[in-house]
Amino acid sequence: MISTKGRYALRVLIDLAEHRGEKPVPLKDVADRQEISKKYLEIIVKELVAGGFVSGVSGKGGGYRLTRDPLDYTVGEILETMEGSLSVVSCLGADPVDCPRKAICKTLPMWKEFDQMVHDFFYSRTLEDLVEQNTGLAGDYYVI
Amino acid sequence: MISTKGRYALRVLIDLAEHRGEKPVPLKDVADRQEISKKYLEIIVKELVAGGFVSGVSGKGGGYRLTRDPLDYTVGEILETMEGSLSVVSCLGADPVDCPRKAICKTLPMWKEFDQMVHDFFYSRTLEDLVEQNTGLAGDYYVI
DNA sequence: CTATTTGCCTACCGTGTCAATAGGTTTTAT
DNA sequence: ATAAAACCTATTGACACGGTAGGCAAATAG
Repeated sequence: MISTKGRYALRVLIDLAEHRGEKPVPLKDVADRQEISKKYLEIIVKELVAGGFVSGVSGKGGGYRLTRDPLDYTVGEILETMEGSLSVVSCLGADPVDCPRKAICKTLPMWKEFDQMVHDFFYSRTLEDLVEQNTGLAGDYYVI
Repeated sequence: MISTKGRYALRVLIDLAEHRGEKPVPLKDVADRQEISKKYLEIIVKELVAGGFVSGVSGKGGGYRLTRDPLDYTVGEILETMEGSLSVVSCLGADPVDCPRKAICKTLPMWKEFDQMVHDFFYSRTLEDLVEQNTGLAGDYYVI
Protein backbone atom coordinates (compact mmCIF):
# COMPACT_ATOMS: atom_id res chain seq x y z
CA MET A 1 0.00 0.00 0.00
CA ILE A 2 1.05 3.53 -0.73
CA SER A 3 0.38 5.53 2.43
CA THR A 4 -1.14 8.98 2.68
CA LYS A 5 2.33 10.42 2.92
CA GLY A 6 3.20 9.43 -0.62
CA ARG A 7 -0.21 10.20 -2.02
CA TYR A 8 -0.56 13.57 -0.34
CA ALA A 9 2.98 14.50 -1.36
CA LEU A 10 2.07 13.97 -4.99
CA ARG A 11 -1.05 16.07 -4.63
CA VAL A 12 0.89 18.86 -2.94
CA LEU A 13 3.44 18.89 -5.73
CA ILE A 14 0.76 18.85 -8.39
CA ASP A 15 -0.94 21.74 -6.65
CA LEU A 16 2.29 23.70 -6.46
CA ALA A 17 2.89 23.02 -10.13
CA GLU A 18 -0.56 24.21 -11.07
CA HIS A 19 -0.32 27.40 -9.03
CA ARG A 20 3.23 28.39 -9.54
CA GLY A 21 4.13 31.95 -10.40
CA GLU A 22 6.02 34.85 -8.91
CA LYS A 23 4.95 34.31 -5.36
CA PRO A 24 5.39 31.18 -3.29
CA VAL A 25 2.20 29.27 -2.48
CA PRO A 26 1.07 29.27 1.16
CA LEU A 27 0.42 25.81 2.58
CA LYS A 28 -2.96 26.98 3.81
CA ASP A 29 -4.08 27.44 0.21
CA VAL A 30 -2.88 23.99 -0.76
CA ALA A 31 -4.59 22.47 2.26
CA ASP A 32 -7.88 24.20 1.45
CA ARG A 33 -7.84 23.20 -2.19
CA GLN A 34 -6.78 19.63 -1.51
CA GLU A 35 -9.03 19.27 1.52
CA ILE A 36 -6.23 17.95 3.69
CA SER A 37 -5.43 19.14 7.21
CA LYS A 38 -2.76 21.83 7.02
CA LYS A 39 -1.14 20.51 10.17
CA TYR A 40 -0.67 17.12 8.61
CA LEU A 41 0.62 18.62 5.40
CA GLU A 42 3.32 20.38 7.39
CA ILE A 43 4.85 17.01 8.19
CA ILE A 44 4.77 15.98 4.57
CA VAL A 45 6.12 19.23 3.19
CA LYS A 46 8.92 19.12 5.71
CA GLU A 47 10.13 15.91 4.10
CA LEU A 48 9.73 17.39 0.65
CA VAL A 49 11.97 20.27 1.72
CA ALA A 50 14.53 17.84 3.15
CA GLY A 51 14.47 15.93 -0.10
CA GLY A 52 15.09 19.06 -2.11
CA PHE A 53 11.77 18.86 -3.95
CA VAL A 54 10.44 22.18 -2.71
CA SER A 55 11.78 25.22 -0.90
CA GLY A 56 10.02 27.20 1.77
CA VAL A 57 9.86 30.95 2.25
CA SER A 58 9.12 32.07 5.79
CA GLY A 59 7.23 35.11 6.90
CA LYS A 60 4.29 36.99 5.52
CA GLY A 61 3.87 36.51 1.81
CA GLY A 62 5.81 33.31 2.15
CA GLY A 63 4.96 29.78 1.12
CA TYR A 64 6.42 26.96 -0.91
CA ARG A 65 7.62 26.60 -4.47
CA LEU A 66 8.98 23.84 -6.63
CA THR A 67 12.73 23.76 -7.02
CA ARG A 68 12.63 22.35 -10.56
CA ASP A 69 10.48 22.12 -13.63
CA PRO A 70 7.60 19.60 -13.28
CA LEU A 71 9.17 17.61 -16.11
CA ASP A 72 12.20 17.00 -13.93
CA TYR A 73 10.41 15.15 -11.15
CA THR A 74 9.72 11.47 -11.57
CA VAL A 75 6.82 10.02 -9.63
CA GLY A 76 9.18 7.24 -8.58
CA GLU A 77 11.66 9.44 -6.79
CA ILE A 78 8.87 11.28 -4.99
CA LEU A 79 7.20 8.11 -3.79
CA GLU A 80 10.48 6.48 -2.86
CA THR A 81 11.44 9.48 -0.75
CA MET A 82 8.15 9.53 1.09
CA GLU A 83 7.64 5.80 1.49
CA GLY A 84 11.24 4.84 2.15
CA SER A 85 11.13 2.14 -0.47
CA LEU A 86 8.83 0.89 -3.16
CA SER A 87 9.80 -2.73 -2.68
CA VAL A 88 7.02 -5.17 -1.94
CA VAL A 89 9.07 -7.63 0.06
CA SER A 90 11.57 -7.22 2.86
CA CYS A 91 14.16 -9.41 1.11
CA LEU A 92 14.58 -6.57 -1.38
CA GLY A 93 14.29 -2.83 -0.94
CA ALA A 94 16.17 -0.24 1.08
CA ASP A 95 18.04 -2.38 3.58
CA PRO A 96 17.28 -5.92 2.50
CA VAL A 97 17.26 -8.73 5.00
CA ASP A 98 20.06 -11.09 4.08
CA CYS A 99 17.91 -14.14 3.73
CA PRO A 100 19.81 -17.42 3.95
CA ARG A 101 17.36 -18.98 1.55
CA LYS A 102 17.84 -16.53 -1.28
CA ALA A 103 19.74 -19.05 -3.39
CA ILE A 104 16.95 -21.61 -3.24
CA CYS A 105 13.86 -19.44 -2.78
CA LYS A 106 11.30 -20.22 -5.47
CA THR A 107 9.47 -16.96 -5.01
CA LEU A 108 12.36 -14.51 -5.02
CA PRO A 109 12.69 -14.30 -8.82
CA MET A 110 9.05 -13.29 -9.06
CA TRP A 111 9.47 -10.57 -6.44
CA LYS A 112 12.49 -9.26 -8.28
CA GLU A 113 10.61 -9.16 -11.54
CA PHE A 114 7.71 -7.42 -9.86
CA ASP A 115 9.94 -4.86 -8.21
CA GLN A 116 11.54 -4.07 -11.54
CA MET A 117 8.14 -3.58 -13.13
CA VAL A 118 7.00 -1.25 -10.35
CA HIS A 119 10.20 0.72 -10.63
CA ASP A 120 9.83 1.11 -14.38
CA PHE A 121 6.21 2.18 -14.00
CA PHE A 122 6.80 4.99 -11.54
CA TYR A 123 10.12 6.20 -12.82
CA SER A 124 8.77 6.62 -16.35
CA ARG A 125 6.16 9.11 -15.17
CA THR A 126 6.81 12.75 -14.33
CA LEU A 127 4.99 15.32 -12.28
CA GLU A 128 4.18 17.04 -15.56
CA ASP A 129 2.42 13.90 -16.77
CA LEU A 130 0.18 13.99 -13.72
CA VAL A 131 -0.63 17.67 -14.15
CA GLU A 132 -1.43 17.17 -17.82
CA GLN A 133 -3.12 13.83 -17.22
CA ASN A 134 -0.98 11.96 -19.69
CA THR A 135 -1.29 8.22 -19.36
CA GLY A 136 1.80 6.10 -19.26
CA LEU A 137 0.76 4.41 -22.44
CA ALA A 138 0.23 7.53 -24.51
CA GLY A 139 -2.91 6.06 -25.93
CA ASP A 140 -6.47 5.01 -25.26
CA TYR A 141 -5.69 2.17 -22.91
CA TYR A 142 -8.41 3.48 -20.68
CA VAL A 143 -12.04 2.94 -21.30
CA ILE A 144 -14.12 4.63 -18.66
CA MET B 1 4.20 -4.42 0.98
CA ILE B 2 3.29 -8.05 0.73
CA SER B 3 3.23 -9.36 4.30
CA THR B 4 4.58 -12.66 5.55
CA LYS B 5 1.09 -14.10 5.32
CA GLY B 6 1.03 -13.86 1.55
CA ARG B 7 4.65 -14.82 1.11
CA TYR B 8 4.55 -17.78 3.45
CA ALA B 9 1.29 -18.97 1.92
CA LEU B 10 2.98 -19.16 -1.47
CA ARG B 11 5.90 -21.07 -0.01
CA VAL B 12 3.58 -23.52 1.72
CA LEU B 13 1.67 -24.17 -1.48
CA ILE B 14 4.88 -24.61 -3.45
CA ASP B 15 6.09 -27.06 -0.85
CA LEU B 16 2.84 -29.00 -0.96
CA ALA B 17 3.06 -29.10 -4.74
CA GLU B 18 6.61 -30.39 -4.63
CA HIS B 19 5.85 -33.10 -2.12
CA ARG B 20 2.47 -34.26 -3.15
CA GLY B 21 1.69 -37.91 -3.45
CA GLU B 22 -0.54 -40.50 -1.85
CA LYS B 23 -0.25 -39.23 1.67
CA PRO B 24 -1.04 -35.76 2.92
CA VAL B 25 1.94 -33.67 3.97
CA PRO B 26 2.25 -32.90 7.73
CA LEU B 27 2.67 -29.23 8.50
CA LYS B 28 5.67 -30.06 10.62
CA ASP B 29 7.54 -31.20 7.53
CA VAL B 30 6.65 -28.04 5.65
CA ALA B 31 7.71 -25.91 8.59
CA ASP B 32 11.04 -27.70 8.87
CA ARG B 33 11.81 -27.47 5.19
CA GLN B 34 10.72 -23.85 4.90
CA GLU B 35 12.28 -22.83 8.19
CA ILE B 36 9.12 -21.16 9.40
CA SER B 37 7.55 -21.64 12.84
CA LYS B 38 4.92 -24.34 12.62
CA LYS B 39 2.70 -22.44 15.04
CA TYR B 40 2.66 -19.44 12.77
CA LEU B 41 2.05 -21.58 9.70
CA GLU B 42 -1.06 -22.96 11.38
CA ILE B 43 -2.62 -19.53 11.14
CA ILE B 44 -1.75 -19.26 7.49
CA VAL B 45 -2.86 -22.74 6.54
CA LYS B 46 -6.13 -22.17 8.31
CA GLU B 47 -6.90 -19.37 5.87
CA LEU B 48 -5.79 -21.53 2.97
CA VAL B 49 -8.29 -24.17 4.08
CA ALA B 50 -11.02 -21.56 4.42
CA GLY B 51 -10.21 -20.33 0.94
CA GLY B 52 -10.46 -23.83 -0.48
CA PHE B 53 -6.84 -23.95 -1.58
CA VAL B 54 -5.88 -26.93 0.56
CA SER B 55 -7.65 -29.55 2.62
CA GLY B 56 -6.54 -30.92 5.96
CA VAL B 57 -6.60 -34.49 7.19
CA SER B 58 -6.64 -34.90 10.95
CA GLY B 59 -5.09 -37.63 13.00
CA LYS B 60 -1.97 -39.67 12.75
CA GLY B 61 -0.76 -39.97 9.19
CA GLY B 62 -2.65 -36.77 8.41
CA GLY B 63 -1.52 -33.51 6.93
CA TYR B 64 -2.47 -31.19 4.10
CA ARG B 65 -2.85 -31.58 0.38
CA LEU B 66 -3.65 -29.32 -2.54
CA THR B 67 -7.24 -29.39 -3.74
CA ARG B 68 -6.35 -28.72 -7.38
CA ASP B 69 -3.57 -29.08 -9.89
CA PRO B 70 -0.78 -26.50 -9.43
CA LEU B 71 -1.65 -25.14 -12.89
CA ASP B 72 -5.05 -24.15 -11.58
CA TYR B 73 -3.87 -21.77 -8.90
CA THR B 74 -3.03 -18.22 -9.91
CA VAL B 75 -0.59 -16.35 -7.72
CA GLY B 76 -3.04 -13.45 -7.79
CA GLU B 77 -5.90 -15.30 -6.15
CA ILE B 78 -3.61 -16.69 -3.47
CA LEU B 79 -2.17 -13.29 -2.60
CA GLU B 80 -5.53 -11.58 -2.75
CA THR B 81 -7.00 -14.11 -0.34
CA MET B 82 -4.18 -13.71 2.15
CA GLU B 83 -3.67 -9.97 1.86
CA GLY B 84 -7.31 -8.99 1.51
CA SER B 85 -6.60 -6.85 -1.50
CA LEU B 86 -3.74 -6.14 -3.83
CA SER B 87 -4.71 -2.51 -4.32
CA VAL B 88 -2.09 0.07 -3.50
CA VAL B 89 -4.46 2.85 -2.51
CA SER B 90 -7.52 2.94 -0.30
CA CYS B 91 -9.61 4.70 -2.97
CA LEU B 92 -9.55 1.40 -4.88
CA GLY B 93 -9.46 -2.16 -3.65
CA ALA B 94 -11.79 -4.33 -1.61
CA ASP B 95 -14.10 -1.77 -0.04
CA PRO B 96 -13.05 1.49 -1.63
CA VAL B 97 -13.50 4.76 0.19
CA ASP B 98 -15.99 6.79 -1.78
CA CYS B 99 -13.74 9.78 -2.24
CA PRO B 100 -15.58 12.99 -3.10
CA ARG B 101 -12.63 14.09 -5.18
CA LYS B 102 -12.54 11.10 -7.50
CA ALA B 103 -13.87 13.10 -10.42
CA ILE B 104 -11.12 15.69 -10.18
CA CYS B 105 -8.27 13.73 -8.66
CA LYS B 106 -5.18 14.00 -10.83
CA THR B 107 -3.56 10.94 -9.34
CA LEU B 108 -6.45 8.48 -9.46
CA PRO B 109 -5.95 7.49 -13.13
CA MET B 110 -2.37 6.54 -12.38
CA TRP B 111 -3.40 4.40 -9.41
CA LYS B 112 -5.99 2.67 -11.56
CA GLU B 113 -3.46 1.97 -14.25
CA PHE B 114 -1.03 0.66 -11.66
CA ASP B 115 -3.62 -1.58 -10.06
CA GLN B 116 -4.48 -3.05 -13.42
CA MET B 117 -0.82 -3.78 -14.09
CA VAL B 118 -0.38 -5.47 -10.73
CA HIS B 119 -3.49 -7.54 -11.27
CA ASP B 120 -2.32 -8.66 -14.70
CA PHE B 121 1.10 -9.54 -13.35
CA PHE B 122 -0.05 -11.81 -10.56
CA TYR B 123 -3.05 -13.35 -12.24
CA SER B 124 -0.97 -14.43 -15.23
CA ARG B 125 1.26 -16.59 -13.04
CA THR B 126 0.37 -19.97 -11.65
CA LEU B 127 1.67 -22.05 -8.78
CA GLU B 128 3.12 -24.38 -11.39
CA ASP B 129 5.16 -21.49 -12.80
CA LEU B 130 6.69 -20.93 -9.39
CA VAL B 131 7.48 -24.58 -8.88
CA GLU B 132 9.06 -24.84 -12.32
CA GLN B 133 10.67 -21.41 -12.06
CA ASN B 134 9.15 -20.11 -15.25
CA THR B 135 9.45 -16.36 -15.64
CA GLY B 136 6.43 -14.39 -16.62
CA LEU B 137 8.12 -13.28 -19.79
CA ALA B 138 9.19 -16.69 -21.00
CA GLY B 139 12.53 -15.30 -21.98
CA ASP B 140 15.80 -13.86 -20.84
CA TYR B 141 14.51 -10.64 -19.37
CA TYR B 142 16.69 -11.30 -16.39
CA VAL B 143 20.37 -10.64 -16.29
CA ILE B 144 21.84 -11.68 -12.97
C1' DC C 1 -7.37 -50.11 23.49
C1' DT C 2 -3.95 -47.06 24.16
C1' DA C 3 -0.43 -44.08 22.72
C1' DT C 4 0.91 -40.98 19.43
C1' DT C 5 0.50 -38.04 15.82
C1' DT C 6 -1.68 -34.83 13.61
C1' DG C 7 -5.03 -30.92 12.65
C1' DC C 8 -7.81 -27.39 14.86
C1' DC C 9 -9.22 -23.65 18.08
C1' DT C 10 -8.99 -19.59 21.28
C1' DA C 11 -6.57 -16.36 23.38
C1' DC C 12 -2.88 -13.20 24.15
C1' DC C 13 1.00 -9.90 23.44
C1' DG C 14 4.81 -6.72 22.40
C1' DT C 15 6.26 -3.66 18.87
C1' DG C 16 5.80 -0.49 15.41
C1' DT C 17 3.51 2.34 12.01
C1' DC C 18 -0.14 5.27 10.50
C1' DA C 19 -2.59 9.39 10.51
C1' DA C 20 -3.12 12.74 12.60
C1' DT C 21 -3.53 16.69 16.55
C1' DA C 22 -1.66 20.23 19.70
C1' DG C 23 0.80 24.04 20.86
C1' DG C 24 4.26 26.63 20.43
C1' DT C 25 8.63 29.68 18.21
C1' DT C 26 10.76 32.12 14.50
C1' DT C 27 10.83 34.78 10.34
C1' DT C 28 9.25 38.44 7.39
C1' DA C 29 6.27 41.75 4.92
C1' DT C 30 3.10 45.54 5.55
C1' DA D 1 3.13 46.48 15.98
C1' DT D 2 0.54 43.17 13.73
C1' DA D 3 -0.43 39.54 10.92
C1' DA D 4 0.85 35.78 8.19
C1' DA D 5 3.47 32.46 7.17
C1' DA D 6 7.06 28.65 7.87
C1' DC D 7 9.19 25.73 11.19
C1' DC D 8 9.73 22.71 15.43
C1' DT D 9 8.77 19.16 19.14
C1' DA D 10 5.84 16.26 21.34
C1' DT D 11 1.87 13.29 21.92
C1' DT D 12 -1.85 10.20 20.88
C1' DG D 13 -5.28 6.53 19.68
C1' DA D 14 -6.08 2.89 16.76
C1' DC D 15 -4.70 -0.86 14.41
C1' DA D 16 -1.88 -4.33 11.98
C1' DC D 17 2.03 -7.25 12.09
C1' DG D 18 4.34 -11.26 13.46
C1' DG D 19 4.28 -14.06 16.21
C1' DT D 20 3.68 -17.35 21.01
C1' DA D 21 1.08 -20.43 24.29
C1' DG D 22 -1.78 -23.97 25.62
C1' DG D 23 -5.03 -27.13 25.01
C1' DC D 24 -8.84 -29.96 22.53
C1' DA D 25 -10.40 -33.20 18.88
C1' DA D 26 -9.70 -36.64 15.53
C1' DA D 27 -7.76 -40.58 13.69
C1' DT D 28 -4.41 -44.10 12.97
C1' DA D 29 -0.54 -47.33 14.03
C1' DG D 30 0.77 -50.63 17.16
